[in-house]
Amino acid sequence: MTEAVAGHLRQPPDQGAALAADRALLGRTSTAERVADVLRARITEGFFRPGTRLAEDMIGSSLGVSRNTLREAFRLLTHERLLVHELNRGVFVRMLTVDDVVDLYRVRKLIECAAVRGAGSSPDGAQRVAAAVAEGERAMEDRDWQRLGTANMHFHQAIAGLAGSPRVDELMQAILAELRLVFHVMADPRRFHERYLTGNREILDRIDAGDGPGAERLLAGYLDEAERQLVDAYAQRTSGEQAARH
Amino acid sequence: MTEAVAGHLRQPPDQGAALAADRALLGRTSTAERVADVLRARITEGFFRPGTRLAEDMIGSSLGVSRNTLREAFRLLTHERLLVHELNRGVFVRMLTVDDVVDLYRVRKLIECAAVRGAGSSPDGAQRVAAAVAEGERAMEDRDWQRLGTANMHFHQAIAGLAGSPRVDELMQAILAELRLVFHVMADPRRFHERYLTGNREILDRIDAGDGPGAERLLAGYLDEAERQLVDAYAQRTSGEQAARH
DNA sequence: GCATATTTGTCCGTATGTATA
DNA sequence: CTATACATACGGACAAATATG
Repeated sequence: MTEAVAGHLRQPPDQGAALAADRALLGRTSTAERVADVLRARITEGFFRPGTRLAEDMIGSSLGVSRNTLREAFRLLTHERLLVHELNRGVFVRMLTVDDVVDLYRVRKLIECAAVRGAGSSPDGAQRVAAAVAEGERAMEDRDWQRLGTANMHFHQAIAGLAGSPRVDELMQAILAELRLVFHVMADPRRFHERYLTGNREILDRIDAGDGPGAERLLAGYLDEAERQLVDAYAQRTSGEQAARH
Repeated sequence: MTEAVAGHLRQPPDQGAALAADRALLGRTSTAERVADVLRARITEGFFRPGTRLAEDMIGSSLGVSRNTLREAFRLLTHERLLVHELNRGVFVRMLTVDDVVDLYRVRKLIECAAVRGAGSSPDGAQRVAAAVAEGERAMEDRDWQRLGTANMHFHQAIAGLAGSPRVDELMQAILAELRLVFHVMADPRRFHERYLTGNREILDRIDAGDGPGAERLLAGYLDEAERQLVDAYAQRTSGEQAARH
């Protein structure tokens, strides 16, 4: 566990190849941000599961950073809603309720539908959507289910990008990060994402045809379906855990 | 405070002494949080104007807190997007660009229009909108322009509340907080808010009549108008300041 | 219920690197 | 080039709350 957490961080230089591009855009990163990056990756990949307590001492000594720096990283992730802070008890990986899932999809429908409806004015944005669809189809051929899920995320990020608003992009990123906390409760992530691959292609075709309202109708339907599917699986999964907590 | 607003491009007389008076108010919550409260109030009321650098020694010695604690407060306000951190230069009161204003209104139109379109199902939400309209009309009668501005904020917060989503509420709150940084550059805030008072009433009437699309059309029109007005005034005001910065 | 150790909350001083005058 | 001011990060001290036996 200690090594798994420590992993990167100690020597950013040699792993910098993949991260260098991101870093160039964001400018230099502080230690707290790098710590947050490591923890965020561990959380989104499911290594730290929802409900897990992140003790200052353990994480701090594993990563070799001081408490102050670590707490700053905690604050960043708390602001992203990936962690929750309980007074004098520490920070925990966020556990979403069913209400959270419903609200997340409510916001997604609001944002994504509005973005796709007003599309057509931006060939640049449509191209990013097409790239995400192609990425998903390649992942499908390679039977790489994790990449399939990532591609699906990119698709919806690209859909939101059609709004042409930095703040909407940022919001969408936060929404998807939160949803990743839920995706881990799905028994079979492959089937979940697989089902929407053809749907994404259909939506893209409508966008390319300049049929914004048509694309919106399809998207709304798929989002409703995904929400239902997710709420079902999630309610089942958590009913047992919640009973075991008291 | 009033002197600082009335004061022109010169440094206000004694910001340190003014802050020292706030020291008595520092009561029982966390020191960093209390410092953040004081600074937040000073920023939103326009005492610290956008672009002002918050010098560490001045603020720290005025409030009697250590640099480390002050930094903690700065972090809190940076997370709220009221301050910006410039690398190794310090913290500044956020200065929005014209692009920011445009993007803020882009998001507002997306959110508020979608929320008002799907209204009608919530008599509870409509009631909050009505309360905000009434609040504005009372402020108008009392010729209390500050309260008029606040009521206008509440109106749009209530409009967003029609979506029935906690995350949309929070987003709207952040959007309006950012916009407050812009409102201070308006030469005549009274006239700016006054113009939309009757508009708010019109929108409310449409909502009560169950005419979501009609309310949306009105709202979109008013938001476009406000954006244009604000961008004009803002571009004028900042062109001079930006020239004076170098 | 009580006394314990552990963990977190808060705040400080300092050392080092960096940007600006 | 030097001096100043600041950001960053660290380690530690002490209080307060929680968990444990």
